[in-house]
Amino acid sequence: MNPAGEVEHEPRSGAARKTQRIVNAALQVFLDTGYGAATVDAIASAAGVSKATIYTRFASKEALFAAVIERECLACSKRMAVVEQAPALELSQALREIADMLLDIILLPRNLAIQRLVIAELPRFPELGRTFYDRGPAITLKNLANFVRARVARGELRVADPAVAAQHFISLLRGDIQWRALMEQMAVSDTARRAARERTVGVFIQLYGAPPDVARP
Amino acid sequence: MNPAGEVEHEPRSGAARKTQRIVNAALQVFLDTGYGAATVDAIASAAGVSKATIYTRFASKEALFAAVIERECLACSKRMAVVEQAPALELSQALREIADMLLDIILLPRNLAIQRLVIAELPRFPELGRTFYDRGPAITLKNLANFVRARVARGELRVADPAVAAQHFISLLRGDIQWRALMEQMAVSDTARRAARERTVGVFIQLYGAPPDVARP
DNA sequence: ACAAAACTGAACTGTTCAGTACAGTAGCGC
DNA sequence: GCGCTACTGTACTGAACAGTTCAGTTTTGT
Repeated sequence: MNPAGEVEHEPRSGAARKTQRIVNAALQVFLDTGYGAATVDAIASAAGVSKATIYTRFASKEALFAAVIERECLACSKRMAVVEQAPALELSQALREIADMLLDIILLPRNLAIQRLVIAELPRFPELGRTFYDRGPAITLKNLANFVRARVARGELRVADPAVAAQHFISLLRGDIQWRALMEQMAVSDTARRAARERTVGVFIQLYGAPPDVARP
Repeated sequence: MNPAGEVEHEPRSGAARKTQRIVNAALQVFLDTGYGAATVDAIASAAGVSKATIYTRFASKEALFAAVIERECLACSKRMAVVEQAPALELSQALREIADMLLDIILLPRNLAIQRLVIAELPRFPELGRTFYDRGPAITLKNLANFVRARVARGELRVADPAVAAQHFISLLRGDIQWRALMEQMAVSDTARRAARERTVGVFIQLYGAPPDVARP
């Protein structure tokens, strides 16, 4: 099924692919049960691997957990880059697209579960919080600020501090949706998402939109 | 030290005071170490009580935990009521006061720790999330919406949906401060708090303030 | 003052689980 | 085929911990 030197979604070949299987299985088990209740045996059997093998790759359960979160953070920060690629659209449409992307990232059940997991294990892994923030929300914020800066340059926005404006956009968008999704573990309806998006875009333009008298040429 | 029928901060007398001591100690230990890593022995010794006594009051570690969170939620919802008691002040000053109160509630390390704890244990105690949300954030939102409604009646604000406006205020105020505080477990500087407050009040008035031509009599 | 009720402290049970040891086996280069 | 390395499966160790029990002590009500 996999002829010569093909590169798959999962990186390198044979040797390290098993490691990826272990990390995948570990993520799943950690998400399902939390760190404390997850047993290495369960991870091993979910990965189709013996416990001994896990311990040849990872020094301890803690190290495995750190590796899992590390990888997820990396994956997340890559996904965030797409915010900057909504350049061609008209302002309000671009904002709508960005809002949808952000809501996807924020509300994806898997991502919510990872957030919960990280928060849950902060006492055990204190440095994890900073890592997670720097590689997730901080990058989103930076990308969005860049977008704002570009639109300011085009004369479509009037903004003193792009970072603050970007923060306002994200904050308005989140509202209490994220909080509820995190706490009540329930999916957010499409209607609620659309409402949040439209309100946010409207308010943002009202706040920061350049007056139409200096309209585009 | 405690003559005849005096009522203290801790409720009823002798019998039930020990229960309060247990709950207090349990809260402390849970906050310090998380539910999973907290041992009943540690709670017992922190409460200055034998483990057997704990098990006469609470059926299990889970029941004890539920009692702890229950009590904190109750205490929290009481504290939230103060938002409505900033009526006499001029609008922007009242908003500033409210912002300070909200930031206090949101950023108090103890409250952050409780939030972490609740989020962490959601898989084990699913109903807890709803309880917590309903008795905390939901009540704050309701109170703030009432405040907005009152100011609309006075002609100081122009707002279509007070609940939405209130949500915007809270969202803008939180920004990423709460997230960072939650994740990085670091205190937020007074400077950052003041900056968030001033920005939020400014933006809110810009968005929802009634035009000054219909000024107060 | 005295009996009943509540509490202590410490030992004990039973379970769960991280981490290890090891004997046997599959894969792979040569 | 030969030998080497990596993997499996299983069984084991040791520690941690929830929850119980109980003999002896303190507290409380009357």
